[in-house]
Amino acid sequence: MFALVDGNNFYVSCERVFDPKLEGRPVVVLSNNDGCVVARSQEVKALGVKMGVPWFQLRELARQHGIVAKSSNYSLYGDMSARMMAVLGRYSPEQEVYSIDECFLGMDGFERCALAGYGRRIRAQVRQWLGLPVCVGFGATKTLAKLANFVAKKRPEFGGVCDLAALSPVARDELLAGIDVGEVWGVGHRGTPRLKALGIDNVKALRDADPTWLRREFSVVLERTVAELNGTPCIDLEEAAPAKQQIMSSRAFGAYVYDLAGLEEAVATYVGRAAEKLRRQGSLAGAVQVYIRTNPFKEGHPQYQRGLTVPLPEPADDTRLLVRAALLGLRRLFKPGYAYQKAGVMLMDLTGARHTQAALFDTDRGNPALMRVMDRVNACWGRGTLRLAAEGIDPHWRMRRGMMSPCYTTRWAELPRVS
DNA sequence: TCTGGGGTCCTAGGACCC
DNA sequence: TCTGGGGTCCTAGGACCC
Repeated sequence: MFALVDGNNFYVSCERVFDPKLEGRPVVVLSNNDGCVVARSQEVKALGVKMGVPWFQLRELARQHGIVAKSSNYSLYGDMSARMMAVLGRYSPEQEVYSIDECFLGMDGFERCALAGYGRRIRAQVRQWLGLPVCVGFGATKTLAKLANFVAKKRPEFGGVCDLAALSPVARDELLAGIDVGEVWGVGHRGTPRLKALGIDNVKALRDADPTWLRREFSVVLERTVAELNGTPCIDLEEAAPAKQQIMSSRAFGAYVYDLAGLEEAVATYVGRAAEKLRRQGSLAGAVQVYIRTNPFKEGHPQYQRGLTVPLPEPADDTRLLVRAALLGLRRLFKPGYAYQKAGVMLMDLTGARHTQAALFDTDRGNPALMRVMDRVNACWGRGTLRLAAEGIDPHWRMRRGMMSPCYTTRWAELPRVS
């Protein structure tokens, strides 16, 4: 048995905890550079605003309905998430943190307790301790727990908690027959119309479809999903997150960049970020991929987009070696005359620091002690306190965040005041 | 004027090996 | 006139998730 606990409109809810005036008002949270809508309050969803819509296209609607927009504040959401996960972890010996706003809990051995009541306790405690609304779904597989959570969210009569196994078979069938097949975890926006064309348009129909036939028509992935819908677990709980196989860092610029020097600063900055994550998980990178692109939405303007992978002579985690490789690649990619909108780097071929293939010839192995000092200073004094000169000073391409709330829970100077 | 940032897994096809 | 069988590894592209 699994539970899935998921924050409702998570980013918006985090904003509301510290700014109660936002309660009951339509609120959106925007992506980096205040680009698109990435979180919507219930009031905004009711207005028909879709996920991912560019904010500038909503200006008029926002004015009419008084929609409040906030820049995304990941320091705040990340910290609130950590607190929420700590509370939820008290409710089971097994927890998988699945994303910033949801986690699975292993419920084996809880069969004898009335799960719905347990779910209501979870909900009430998160609400009381953190001020965040969550919904809880229970199911015999992760896919079913996800589905139960969806029901808990969408059907007010469930009061935010749904245990699918507690329903009678008839009631369950009726419920599943009323849910669009596209809501199933693992059925995406491509698969949905294809399934519907074959006559499978609700969850019950998918559950009862022939798995062998589905595997032939679609993939082994969908076959597994169907098994999960039938109560056969195919996806395990992953308590400890496995080490990443690749680490990315990329950003759209706050303003177009035209020259190589600007791109070099950005790429060096992103490599710095990625290398920090790399060292935190104790890995070494075997290659660095770098890419740049113009704005694909800007029709009628010259477009250019290219990436390049630069192998390292020996796996490394020293920012300076990684930056050197990335800049080597960037200089080969760069073509003048374009308005660049985004750059990114990806650290690939990651290996554990203990299992590396040494280079045949003598090579620069970097300076681990220096990297440790850099990471410690930055952990203590804030990101970028100690960094490479190549990253630039006060770059003009830095992202725009015009509507950001304070970091209430992570900066002393920005603590909320109660008077 | 203005359109995000991370990830994973699977499959097909090509190159190569014996 | 006729040209095998069994593998691995790599890459690109697609689909999915949040």
